[in-house]
Amino acid sequence: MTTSSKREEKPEFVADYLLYLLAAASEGASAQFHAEVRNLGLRVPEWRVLACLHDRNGAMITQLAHIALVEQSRLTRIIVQMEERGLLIRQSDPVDGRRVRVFLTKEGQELTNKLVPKALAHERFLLSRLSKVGSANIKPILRDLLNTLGK
Amino acid sequence: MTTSSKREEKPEFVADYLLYLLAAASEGASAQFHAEVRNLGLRVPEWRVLACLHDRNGAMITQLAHIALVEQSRLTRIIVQMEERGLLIRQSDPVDGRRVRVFLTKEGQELTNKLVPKALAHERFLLSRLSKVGSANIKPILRDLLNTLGK
DNA sequence: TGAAACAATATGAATTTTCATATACTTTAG
DNA sequence: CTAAAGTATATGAAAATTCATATTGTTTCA
Repeated sequence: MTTSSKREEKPEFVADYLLYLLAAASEGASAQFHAEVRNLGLRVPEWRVLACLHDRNGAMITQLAHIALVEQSRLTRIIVQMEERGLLIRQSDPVDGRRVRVFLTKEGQELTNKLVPKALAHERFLLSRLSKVGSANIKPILRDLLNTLGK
Repeated sequence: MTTSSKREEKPEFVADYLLYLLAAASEGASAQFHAEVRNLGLRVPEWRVLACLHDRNGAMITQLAHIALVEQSRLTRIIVQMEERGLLIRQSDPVDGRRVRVFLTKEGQELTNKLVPKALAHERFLLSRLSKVGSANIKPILRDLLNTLGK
């Protein structure tokens, strides 16, 4: 054998593969907070909807689906469930009747107002554990990546 | 009104939230390549299994589930489907009969050997579009993050 | 106008995923 | 040894997700 004594001859691919690092980092970084979300009785996409509505109350289904990274027909059903649960209401847009605008209810607002600070605290925690270089650059680099993708 | 004229009084939360940036970057960066994967008749977790086996042929179900970011019972079924399709075989470990070791078949190898170079090419493409700082730092920072998470 | 073309959302049906737990095998400790 | 505890994988059943397409409303433009 020439060099290493790894299980395989080939160099490791996955561990240094960008899309793996991104997916694993996203998963890993989210895990703790997403557990909190579930403890509050929400699924992750539901929390994302609340967060989107926090920024844009009255957003359309399609917009929400896009930002919350959820396929449209799935989001429609999630929104229906959340409405049944009293977290939000749907209202068809008076100007364009195809559109459905989604608004937080009081209860939805309260839940959101509880979660957003938790999210921010968790984010600060994550950033505090990164190296100086890391914490200073991670967001700009991710934005850079998103930009190059046209997002 | 005091300052902005945004749709909402509150400052935007989502667009600058680390977990959103991570999830969106992961999704966005993967989209094109994952489309290729699907065109080759694979689902994303199946491709991930192939990639893991490329590095560690003979890995256990649990290991694969962990690296491929898939829940174990789900992975079991995915592995069964891939076996039926002739991409891999399962073999119970002679030393520890609880374990199931998974090996690529010739066909699985061939598909993997087709995809890994495509993945690397796509990765080079992504990196080439980032800023100098971005392309130099994105992987180290993501590794940094994974490390602080104990992964 | 009014009929294509388009856009936003909803829905049926098949498939996938999840969750809890069963099963099979191994290790530990008494 | 062997019962108890532990580990790895599998599986049933409920729920979620996907995909294609239906439905409803709007815009365009001949």
